[in-house]
Amino acid sequence: MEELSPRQKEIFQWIRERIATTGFPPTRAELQASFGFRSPNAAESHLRTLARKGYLFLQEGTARGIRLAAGTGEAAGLPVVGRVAAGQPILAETAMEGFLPVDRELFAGADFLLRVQGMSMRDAGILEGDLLAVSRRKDPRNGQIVVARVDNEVTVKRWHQDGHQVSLMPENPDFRPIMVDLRTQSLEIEGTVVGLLRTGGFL
Amino acid sequence: MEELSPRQKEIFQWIRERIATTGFPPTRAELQASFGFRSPNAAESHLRTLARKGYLFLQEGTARGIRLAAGTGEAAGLPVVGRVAAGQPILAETAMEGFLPVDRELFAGADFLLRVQGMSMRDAGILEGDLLAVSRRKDPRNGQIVVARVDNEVTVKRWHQDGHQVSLMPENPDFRPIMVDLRTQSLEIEGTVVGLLRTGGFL
DNA sequence: TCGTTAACTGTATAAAAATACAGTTAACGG
DNA sequence: CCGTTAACTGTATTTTTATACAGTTAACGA
Repeated sequence: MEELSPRQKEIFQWIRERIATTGFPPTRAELQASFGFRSPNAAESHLRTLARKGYLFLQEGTARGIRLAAGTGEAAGLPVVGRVAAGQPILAETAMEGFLPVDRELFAGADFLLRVQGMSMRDAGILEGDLLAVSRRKDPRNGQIVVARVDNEVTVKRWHQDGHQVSLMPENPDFRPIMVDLRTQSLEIEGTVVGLLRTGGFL
Repeated sequence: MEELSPRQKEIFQWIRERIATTGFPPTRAELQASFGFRSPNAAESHLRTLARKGYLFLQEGTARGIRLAAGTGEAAGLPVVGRVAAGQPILAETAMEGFLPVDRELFAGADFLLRVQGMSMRDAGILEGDLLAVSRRKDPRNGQIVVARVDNEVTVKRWHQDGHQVSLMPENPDFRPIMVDLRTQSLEIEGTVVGLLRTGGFL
């Protein structure tokens, strides 16, 4: 996400605060008054800039049509990450399917939801299409299920580490464990699975 | 706090939902459109009533000037139902484990969460200890997973009906289908499964 | 049977809000 | 030195939005 100038930061903070205290976003005129602008257009162009940089969304033709981008606001739910392309960061825009109104407290500190691909964890009750609640904690204990990246591919497996030898274990006899020697191969932990969500998908 | 009429409840819920999804409160016109009123005044007077009863505050002269009263804001979430004793209604106090902050809209109109016992639906990715989001709709289609009560026992199975013959199918070869002839046996549908939630349980 | 309330229809209108267009000034980078 | 961008001023003009006023219908309790 593109950096904000100090002034922009100031304005963005104020908008956030305003939503939190009044329950709805401010108008251009309110922004103008609060910052002492002599023109509503000062507010307008600031909003446009914040929108362009991805910090909020403007719904045009709508009074107070300001929606904070997820992650910047309070709760707003968790981002849903779909197919992650090789080499892409996991929260890349291209991989984002949207947002779901999930309380972060429902799961133990989940940071995002990951759409499951494939059946390699079937016997752990994790099916294709399920959403995994993932916390970005990178200190898995043996036996926990992790989201890891090996050879630029994102995979969900059960974590077993013995010294520099890591086994990423599937839970489906049709799949083979992925063995990684930390001395010679790269492995990045994207997070630890802390919950599962399935909606519809039952027929 | 004064009680709301069913219609008022409906409208209040919708407003809450709207704020959650769009990030700002609705206008009178939006309420009008959504409920099919032919007059904006219908929306206006509903809002006044909700304000009078203390469920929200109206800021006059302000576009979208609706603020939810504290406490009504979040939604208490859904009740978690644990072991249901034979003969007890499913939402009996004795069976209640508590509440979880789950947005009703996350699942398609879930009314409560049911703690899964046993492994009879294992191959559908439903494991012991999971929470099923259940809607109290009693019109399952074939292939859907239902919460039913046979011989006073609550069970979760896949629904197949052919005339007066109902098969409640497990998804685990270790279990047998429950066959019910509606002419001779009683069967009560408690609801349809619309989602699944698993928290922790991975170690 | 009558007053009251919920739940609306129908019509207007003033105020609030978004937003376009045309400038200005100062800082920064090449 | 020049183009670009941030950060504004100033003015106008639609749209949105809130909200008043005048009714109607059906249900409910006294």
